Amino acid sequence: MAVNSPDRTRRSERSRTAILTATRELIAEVGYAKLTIEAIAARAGVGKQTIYRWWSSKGAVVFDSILALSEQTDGEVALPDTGDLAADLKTVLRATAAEFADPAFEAPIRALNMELIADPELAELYREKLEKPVTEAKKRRLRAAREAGQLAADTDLDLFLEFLYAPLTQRWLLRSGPLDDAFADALVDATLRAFP
Amino acid sequence: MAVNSPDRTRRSERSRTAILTATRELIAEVGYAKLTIEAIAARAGVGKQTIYRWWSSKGAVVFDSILALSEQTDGEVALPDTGDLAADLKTVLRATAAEFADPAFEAPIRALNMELIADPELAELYREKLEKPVTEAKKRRLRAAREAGQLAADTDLDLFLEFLYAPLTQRWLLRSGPLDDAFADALVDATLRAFP
Amino acid sequence: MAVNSPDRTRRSERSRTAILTATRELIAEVGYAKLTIEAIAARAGVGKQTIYRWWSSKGAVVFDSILALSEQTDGEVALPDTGDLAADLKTVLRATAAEFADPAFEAPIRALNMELIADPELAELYREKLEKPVTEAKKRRLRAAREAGQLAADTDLDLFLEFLYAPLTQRWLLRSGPLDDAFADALVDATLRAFP
Amino acid sequence: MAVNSPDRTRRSERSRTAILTATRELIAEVGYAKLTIEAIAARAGVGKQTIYRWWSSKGAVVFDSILALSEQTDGEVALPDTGDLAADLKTVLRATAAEFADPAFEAPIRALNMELIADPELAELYREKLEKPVTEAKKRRLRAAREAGQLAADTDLDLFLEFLYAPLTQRWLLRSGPLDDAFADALVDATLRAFP
DNA sequence: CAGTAATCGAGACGGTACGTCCTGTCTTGAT
DNA sequence: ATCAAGACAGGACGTACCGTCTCGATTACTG
Repeated sequence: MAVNSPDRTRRSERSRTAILTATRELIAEVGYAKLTIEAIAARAGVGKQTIYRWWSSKGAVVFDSILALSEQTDGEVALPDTGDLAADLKTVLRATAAEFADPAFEAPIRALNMELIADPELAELYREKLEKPVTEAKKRRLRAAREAGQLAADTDLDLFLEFLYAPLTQRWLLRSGPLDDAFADALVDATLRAFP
Repeated sequence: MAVNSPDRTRRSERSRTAILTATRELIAEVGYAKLTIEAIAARAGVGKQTIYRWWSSKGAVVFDSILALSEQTDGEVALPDTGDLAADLKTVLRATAAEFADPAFEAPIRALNMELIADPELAELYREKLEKPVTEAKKRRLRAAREAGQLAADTDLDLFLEFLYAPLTQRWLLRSGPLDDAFADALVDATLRAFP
Repeated sequence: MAVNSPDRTRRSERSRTAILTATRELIAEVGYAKLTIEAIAARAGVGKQTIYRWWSSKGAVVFDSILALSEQTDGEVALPDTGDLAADLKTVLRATAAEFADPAFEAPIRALNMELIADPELAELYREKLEKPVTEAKKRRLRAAREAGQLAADTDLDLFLEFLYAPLTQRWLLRSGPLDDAFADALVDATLRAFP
Repeated sequence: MAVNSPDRTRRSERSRTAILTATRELIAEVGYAKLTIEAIAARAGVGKQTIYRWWSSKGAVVFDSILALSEQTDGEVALPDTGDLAADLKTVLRATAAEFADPAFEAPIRALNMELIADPELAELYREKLEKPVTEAKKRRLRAAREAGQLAADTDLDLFLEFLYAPLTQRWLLRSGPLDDAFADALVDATLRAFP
């Protein structure tokens, strides 16, 4: 008994791209709370059914619209490695903090985070598809540092990264403080002190 | 020409309480995404206008429903002080992590956090009204530790608390890992290493 | 256990009238096949729900829009009575035939007839509410003729009226022939011959 | 530049028949109002385009589905001729009335009539293709009666038939009374009195 | 202690968006 | 070339809620 699922080979790439782009634009323009499927369809020049055919929820569309964005840039991610771990991490964290200053970039990711908080399955998918490659790149840099004797051999790298990034993410999401270079540097210094 | 703002002295306490309780119940039952003003009104046995008269948005109702909850328990908050800072912090963090296991408690606070992420003004109000007293209590304990020489005199207590709590909050919101005693302990240990 | 039916006393007369008028206008303008609830609501300046709250189907709205029309004109219907039955019936049938020439009048009634053909319950309601008073007026005229000895005492008046009107209705609905005075006269003459 | 009209010689007879049968079945099952092209296509095991290629509207399909039905039975239609006109007409009218008792037969013809009322062109086509041969057969019987001196020489046969059939059709379409033998007989008797 | 002015429960209202269904067109691959 | 299949843009459906707006019916101050 075949489930009546759509035929992926016949999917319109033109529509898919238009929907994803329209979604990102609309989040930046009107905000996530006022984002509607109808507006996405209208902006993309697409029937609503074409959205419902391929995505199960608004969250899923938002998710894919971010995913599509990062797939452009990616390929293989790599962190800088000058040999100076502290300096390299500061470079990365400063850059990350700076990105959040641009509303056109920030708004969709904020929207995505709200979806992830609301929907555990989507959050799991996010970790697998989007976060994992980035996390792996970060871990590669940390392992290099470990081999260079700059980190203890038994350092829990996942915990290290949670420590490094969670305060930044929290400040950004709740707007509870400035995301400046000083803060980025403080995060790196404290984290390196915590995991010597 | 008088501004037509409602007369607080005539407000029905019965209705206010019923609305706040209904809100918390409904979030726990159907989730925040499916929470509607009409459902709150119906559950509380209240006219919709009574909600709109006293609250400006759904977020504000959710906010107050949490506030009301914490006002029951509070009075004056105080952290344990056995003289052993690490032990005391572990006690507190373990308790905090444990609270998140109860959906009836967790769901409304998760909902509130989504509102805070979406609405900067509400987030500011939250910090002022709800977070501040708790933060102050935590800082009092840290200052006591500082005076006992267990923390450096120049420790930035706000940053200290961000480091201590942000990883916990993040794991909880995104369900990215277990909130067990081991994790709570690791956070305390790492934070104390970071701020010697 | 009370069914959640709307409170008739609070119904907006303004909306009711606007909906009924818009319906008639739209049928005349775009035809019954292209009549939509959304267009009625838009034209009437009314929410769709206000239509769905008070009418169970598009047919019911069309029905009421005709009913409202005839309630304006009615009061008490009476056929002419000059003493000459044939002449009086010809006057009435010629007038009826002539009415069908005006699209603004004809189109809504055609639409109504399609609904009656499709929906037995609506047809019954139609007979009770709209047709009966008119039929009674016609029968009164026929009874007068019977008492004047112009019709047999045992004439089946309902059958008489079916014979008189059915061919006219059929020609109009199916556009199978002209609705002119000659036809009207021929119907009267033949019917009077059939029921001497 | 050739007009892109389909090549009739390559038409699939299997599909044509399946579509027409499916149409009749579906009208009987779900009613005309809920009849959809997609359902016809699915039931017939046919692509939607195959329907749109060969028919211009839903009404046209319904029309042909009835036409196909009558083409099975026809060939050459002839009314009974026992020499007794009244008796023969009663036989025919009773049979006609009886046919309307079967929903599987009645529903598609009711649907067709709704289309004819809505669409003048289709009504004309109906008269030409479906009604004419039947009407001709009836007229042949009436002419025979005329020659036998049972009808006046100047009787308008078309009007005669309208008189005979319109009340029956009307009762059936609007379900305004029983279609029994007594009614059929009364129609014949009255009509013969009207056209002596 | 009646008069009166507010809040209250209730829910109708004009709207917006939802998610579904169907239309009529178009594309693909098989026959 | 037609066919089965079904994706597509579009539009209407009927439903759910939104936030505003009347309605009486309490309810609590005020004259």
